Amino acid sequence: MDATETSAVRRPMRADARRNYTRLLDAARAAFAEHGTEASLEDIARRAGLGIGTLYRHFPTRNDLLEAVFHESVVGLQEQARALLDSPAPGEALMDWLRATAQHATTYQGLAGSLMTSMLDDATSSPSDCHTRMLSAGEALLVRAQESKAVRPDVEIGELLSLVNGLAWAARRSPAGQDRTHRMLELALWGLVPREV
Amino acid sequence: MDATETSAVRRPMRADARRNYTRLLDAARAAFAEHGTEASLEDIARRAGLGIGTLYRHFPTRNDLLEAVFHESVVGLQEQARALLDSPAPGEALMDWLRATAQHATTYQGLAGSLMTSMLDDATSSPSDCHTRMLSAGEALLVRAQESKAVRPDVEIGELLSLVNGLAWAARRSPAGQDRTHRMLELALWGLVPREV
DNA sequence: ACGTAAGCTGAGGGTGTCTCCGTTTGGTGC
DNA sequence: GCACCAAACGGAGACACCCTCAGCTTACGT
Repeated sequence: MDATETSAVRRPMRADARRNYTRLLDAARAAFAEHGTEASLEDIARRAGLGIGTLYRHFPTRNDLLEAVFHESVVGLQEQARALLDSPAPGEALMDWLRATAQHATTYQGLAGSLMTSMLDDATSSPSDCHTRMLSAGEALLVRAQESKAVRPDVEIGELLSLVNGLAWAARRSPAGQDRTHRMLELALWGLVPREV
Repeated sequence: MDATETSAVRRPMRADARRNYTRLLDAARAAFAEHGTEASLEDIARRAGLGIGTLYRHFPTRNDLLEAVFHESVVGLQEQARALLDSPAPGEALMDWLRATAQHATTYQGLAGSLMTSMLDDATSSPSDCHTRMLSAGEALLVRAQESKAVRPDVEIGELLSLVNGLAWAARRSPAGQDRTHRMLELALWGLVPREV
């Protein structure tokens, strides 16, 4: 899974390539956190002290770079989801996980969402790894919450992730910022609870 | 208000200027609907059969152009809000208006929202006309809905509009598209209703 | 019909994306 | 060690977009 490591099929990466790969990743992480996912790729290459061509060699598209950068946190969210499956309160577990997801989306100025949701149900592109992980991690939590009647039975996980990302995006430039994301999320989550008519 | 008309203070626009103004507006409307609010300004000028300089003469910033394009529909939404103030069901009236707003935001691929919400509580820029209109139109409906106990008393109109725009943005590229906007909106609106506990 | 201010234009400078090919270099077999 | 070569690097170049400005064109009042 880790592109820097030796694969059984292909040759291991050359030492310089491996070094540059991680340099790019570090520069990208910083740039995305600072300027959002629209950060200049040229700038990222510059920060890494490498030519733009090298960046494109490792990450042919902007999405490839985003995926690599987000891989860690997505895996983190995935693990958190797995852990929450043992929680005694399935409804709260789902809500907590969505809150954590919103937190992540906000850090990268909401646009992280484009990778996790729209991007890949978007026609052509092959399902991104990040997206798949998020969907299946969330799905498990959602099903459990629905089985325990803590969440409306007609909700789908894709909708929920879209929603979370939309909110994070909308709160992006607001002075309220982070706070507004959570505020809107609370409002929306409140709507997930079933009730009589 | 209409920039094409004679103002008492300033001279009327020259005939060619007036003609070009509306040409640009038409081209922009089409381009924004087709490509979202990130559409290329050079392309808009080209479509209108005019030089890029002319576009900038009439609309010094992208936002100015957006405002001009959206002016009509914003006024429409404003009127609709006023009409809904007479509705016997204040809660439903607010919900209907938010649905109509979401409809508009979706047509322009969600990004219309950046003009209506974030843009102007965003630091420097002077409060945009569109934004002000939307806020005050919505405010009236919201207050009435809250007074009739149909909506949680702690919600603010800015939050609601952010929310609607966020959802429209998130649904933007999804194949579900329009449908998903409404779906997510229904979920979120459900959360606005107060209840015990 | 003419003078002039309002209006129009597009080249140009800045930034960004992405490609391509000549050059450099790490790793391997001898 | 050394020589070879595929892998990796670099950055110029083609193209798109944003925005400005100096010089040209034209509508309109008199």
